[in-house]
Amino acid sequence: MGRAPCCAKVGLHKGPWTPKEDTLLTKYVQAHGEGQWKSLPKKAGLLRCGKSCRLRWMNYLRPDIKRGNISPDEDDLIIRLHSLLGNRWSLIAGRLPGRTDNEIKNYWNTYLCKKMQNDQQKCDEIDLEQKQHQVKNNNKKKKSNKQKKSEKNKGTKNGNNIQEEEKIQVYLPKPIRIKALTLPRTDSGTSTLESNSSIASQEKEGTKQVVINNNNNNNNVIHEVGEMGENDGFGFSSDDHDLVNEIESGSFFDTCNDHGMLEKLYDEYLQLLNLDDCNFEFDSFAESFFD
DNA sequence: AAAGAATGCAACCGCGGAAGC
DNA sequence: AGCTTCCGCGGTTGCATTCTT
Repeated sequence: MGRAPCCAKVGLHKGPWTPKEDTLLTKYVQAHGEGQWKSLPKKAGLLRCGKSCRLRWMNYLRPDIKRGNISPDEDDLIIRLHSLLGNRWSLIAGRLPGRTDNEIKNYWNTYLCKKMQNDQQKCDEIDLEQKQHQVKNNNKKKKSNKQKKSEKNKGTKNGNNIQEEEKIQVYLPKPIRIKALTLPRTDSGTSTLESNSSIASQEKEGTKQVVINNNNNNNNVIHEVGEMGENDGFGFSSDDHDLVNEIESGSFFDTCNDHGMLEKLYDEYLQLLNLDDCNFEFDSFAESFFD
């Protein structure tokens, strides 16, 4: 059965809001408060859908809204929060007073997304240069080792002792993303990875899991780490609500309400992601750069 | 100066979850 | 339990503005 439309669409205004409509909506909400969006347009004398009214109020008319001039601090915070939360604009907006999810979403799509792409491109170029340099150095070492070995072998009568040439492997971290996570924390907001926690990793149903045993409360907290999917989203799986709930309620950020703490959180995740031995090799495409 | 391209942003659309009946 | 309604969210669109040629 199809979902019923949220409002009768016949005869309703669409498109940009007029100053008159804005005034009507503002006055109504100031008098009666937010909510009841479905019935609001009728009561306020607006020929608009309730959703449209809500959107207009939330993104434009609300008195506490800041518009434009996103500071470098906010910029930085958005990037960090996005890497943590993915495209959860409302959560990100919730940590930036006066900013709306729509504004942040637009800002990301028009500016930060490109900025990140450029940064990534630069990183990739630097990375590639370093890798090429590393391979050259390894080849030099390999040659000198070979020479030494052949000189040694000349001196020995038994040729069977010739060791198989050591294979050179260049380790490249796989692109990975946090698929689902629950962050354990103490009331004091101390790190999840402090000395009273033990960490183990395991494989389960195709995803890697990192289990943190927090000795303070005997809770095992499982961090699932999956491989980067075909899209570039960083969304968490739907069955993990704990972190999101904490973020939504603000309790999560009570314990990490400054950049330093976010930085710390990042470091912890990097540590988590580095736990498993990274037996990554260049694929054929990457290897082709070194031929 | 004009036309076309690129950009920015407000608003719309459809979906999923929660709540109510 | 199942259906309907409402709310909120994220993705997308369309238009106005700015930039480039």
